[in-house]
Formats: sequence, C-alpha cells, structure tokens
Amino acid sequence: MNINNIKKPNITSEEINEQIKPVLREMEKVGIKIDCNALKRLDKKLGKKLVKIKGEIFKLASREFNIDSPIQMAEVLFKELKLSTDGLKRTKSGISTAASELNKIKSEHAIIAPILEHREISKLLSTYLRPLPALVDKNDRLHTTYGLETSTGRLTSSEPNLQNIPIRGKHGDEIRSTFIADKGMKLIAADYSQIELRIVACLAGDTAMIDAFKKNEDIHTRTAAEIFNTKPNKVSRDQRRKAKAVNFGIVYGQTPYGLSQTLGIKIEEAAEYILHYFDIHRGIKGYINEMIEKAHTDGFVETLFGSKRYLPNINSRIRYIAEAEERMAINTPVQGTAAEVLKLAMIKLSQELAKLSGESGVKSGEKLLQDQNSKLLASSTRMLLTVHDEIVVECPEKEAKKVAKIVKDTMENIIGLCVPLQAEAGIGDNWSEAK
DNA sequence: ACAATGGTCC
DNA sequence: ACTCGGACCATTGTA
Repeated sequence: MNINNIKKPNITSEEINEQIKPVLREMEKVGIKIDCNALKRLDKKLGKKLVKIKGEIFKLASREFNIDSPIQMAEVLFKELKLSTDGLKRTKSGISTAASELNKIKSEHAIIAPILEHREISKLLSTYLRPLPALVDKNDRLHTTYGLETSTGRLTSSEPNLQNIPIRGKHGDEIRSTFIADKGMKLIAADYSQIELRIVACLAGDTAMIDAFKKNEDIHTRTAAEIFNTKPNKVSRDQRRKAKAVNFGIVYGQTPYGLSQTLGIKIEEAAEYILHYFDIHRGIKGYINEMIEKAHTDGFVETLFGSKRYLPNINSRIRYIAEAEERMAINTPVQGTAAEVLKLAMIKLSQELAKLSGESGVKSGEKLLQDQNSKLLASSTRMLLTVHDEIVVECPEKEAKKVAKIVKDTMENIIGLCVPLQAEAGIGDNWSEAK
C-alpha cells in the first residue's frame, strides 16, 4: 500500500481495539431513551394500515394466502396471475419475490404496489415497532451490545441492533424521532462526510480525487462532470445520481453488472462509465490492481493501522469465489481504515467529554459534594451510540452548542490524512432532528 | 434447531 | 450464466 500520503500511525489496530472496549461498555450501560408511547402509536397506526393493504392484496389475488411466505407469494404471482418471469432472479425454490425483482414487473399488475407496501410496513412492525418497547429499562432506555468481531474492523450492534434503525423510506423519520434526549438534555448526531472516499483517495494517491477533497468540491458532481464530459454546473440530477453510484461502487470493487443493477441501466452503459472513470482516476485503478496483486501473493490485505484480513480463496479456480475475495481485497483496507478512524475519534471523545463534566462539576474536594457529583455525572455529557461513520452524544441543553463543536472538532482532527476530514454535527430533541 | 428468503442500516 | 463491501434479525418451512 502506498502510505506516502499518510502519516505513519503510532498505534496499532490491536491497541485501538483494547482502548475502545471500556468506551463501548460505558455506552452500553448508559443506553438511549426511546418514546415508547410514540412507538406504540405508530404501531397502531401502521397495524391498521397493514390490515387494509392485506385486504387489497387478497382481493387482487382473488384469494387469501400468507403474504409473508415467498413460496406462496410466487405461486400467486407467477402461477395464478401469470405475471412474466423473464429477467427475474431465481432462488433454489423458484422465482424470487424480492422487492428488487417485483419492481421490474410493477407495471404489469396492480397487485405489486400493495405487496411492496405490505413488505415495508410489516418489516417495520416486526423488527422495530413491536420488539423495541419490550427491551427498555425502567427509565425507558435501550441498551445494545457492541461487538468487535467483524472481518473488516467495523463494530457490530446486537440485542437490539441499533445500527439498522430505519432512516430512509416513508416512515424512517417517524421511527428515528422516537429515539429521544432525556429531560433537559439534547442529542447531538455527528457523522463523517464521505470518509471512505477520502480514505481511498489517500490510500490510492489519486491526485484528481485528492484535489477535489482539498478544494471541498461536491465529489459526486465532479465525478459526474468527469464521466459525462461536461462542466460541473451543467451536471443534471440524474447524472449526479449515476456518478454517486459509481463513486460508491469504487469502494466495493463494483462490476459493470453490479452498477447496471443498481442504476437499472444496460451493462454496456455501466461499463462505459466505469472505464471512463478509471481513465481519469489512474490512482484508483492502480490501487485496485495493487491490492489484488498483494492479496494473491501475500494471502492478505491490511488497513492503515495494520489490521489484516486473510483471503485464503483468492487463488481459487472457481472464478466467482476468487473474484469475491478480490473485491474484499479492494474494500477491506478502505472500510477497515474508516472504522479505525471512527474508533480513534470515539476514544478521544470519551476523554474530552469526561474532562467536561469534571470542570462544570464540583469545585472543592468536600465529601458532601460527592453525591452531588455523581448526580451530575448521571446527567452529564456522554456518548450513546455509534453507527459506522456517526456518533450520537447526549448532553445538557445549555451545553449543546459547545459540545457539538467538541464532537465535530475531535472527529475532524483525529488523524492527518492527505485530505481534510469533514464531520457534520446536528442538535435536536430526537435522533431525526439532530441529523 | 436450522436453512432459505427477504429487508434494514452504513 | 451470474456477480458488487460490512453487519443483525424476522418469518417461513423443513428436519
């Protein structure tokens, strides 16, 4: 890896993981408050809607069946209603009824739209709205468990997973807004902007990309201008959307097929975009080749802080297996380094926030003030959540602005890359508002 | 109890 | 002919 663009870290990934552990245990213990009543109201509202949609689906299918069963769904759609199956993905047991596939035949029959809506709502009900209220403590707070065992170095969150709480979709905001700050407190949500792209720009030493980030340009617009041979101010919304998918895909080792699926365009068109992209971004192309070559010869790749991922099947004669590991070889250093940067920021931030409750707290060492002090700590500033490139903090209302600045500054200055790191911090009474 | 399928997040 | 990076969880249906 060409690390000439980056200062050599003086800490290893193992040390980072040791230091993040107590920080995570503390976050788990504190938990985050949710508005159970709001959650139950939403449950009721969407529950009613679901019943209505169910009726529509049965009417259009001319019979009742289990909508949650892909087998029965496929039978209704493809045997009874005889919807076309060509171009649709197959599963072991027949035709796939995944949303991405149903979207392709949406115009064929009026039953598809309510099915998709049913899927969306039943997902929210069964995974979030119903289970979460049952998991709160006596203070209405949810406590997740963070894990360190991933192949890239990212954190996991389980029981409950608070890293996949809905944010897109029709009801995303409604659900996020049930994650609230305690009385007298505010939530601060801060996330890195395009941290993975910034990291790959540096790992790859891609001059065009480094230049863009240094000038604080809109990276997707710039990419669009590049691949569509136009000026940034002439880029259309659709061109920017496509360029965003291209940028996104770089980090994943995206293929023309994958990009065509994501964008719903022809493979040939996708291939053109990618080729044109690599023509301009020689650094990125070089990085990809370098990682694949390293994985073939060494059997592993590594992150900036030295976390290794072994790829034992990269020399497999079965092509798709070898190719899968080649994509991991491309992605792991990027995703893994981003994870390390976030962990470092969390470690530093926990220290900064601890200092904060120290200064605003007790002035003398009097014994009497000790429980006052512990009360103060209970309502003081602390980290609650982390979601891969985001940190959520809770703090007293009056300090929110000050704390937001500390969070943002800590995240942005945690490491000197070849391009600036940027973090956006928002303040609100709930998670949705704070973003 | 477990595999398959599908869906949510970054 | 067919595929993209990393997780966790709910439901169905079979063993």
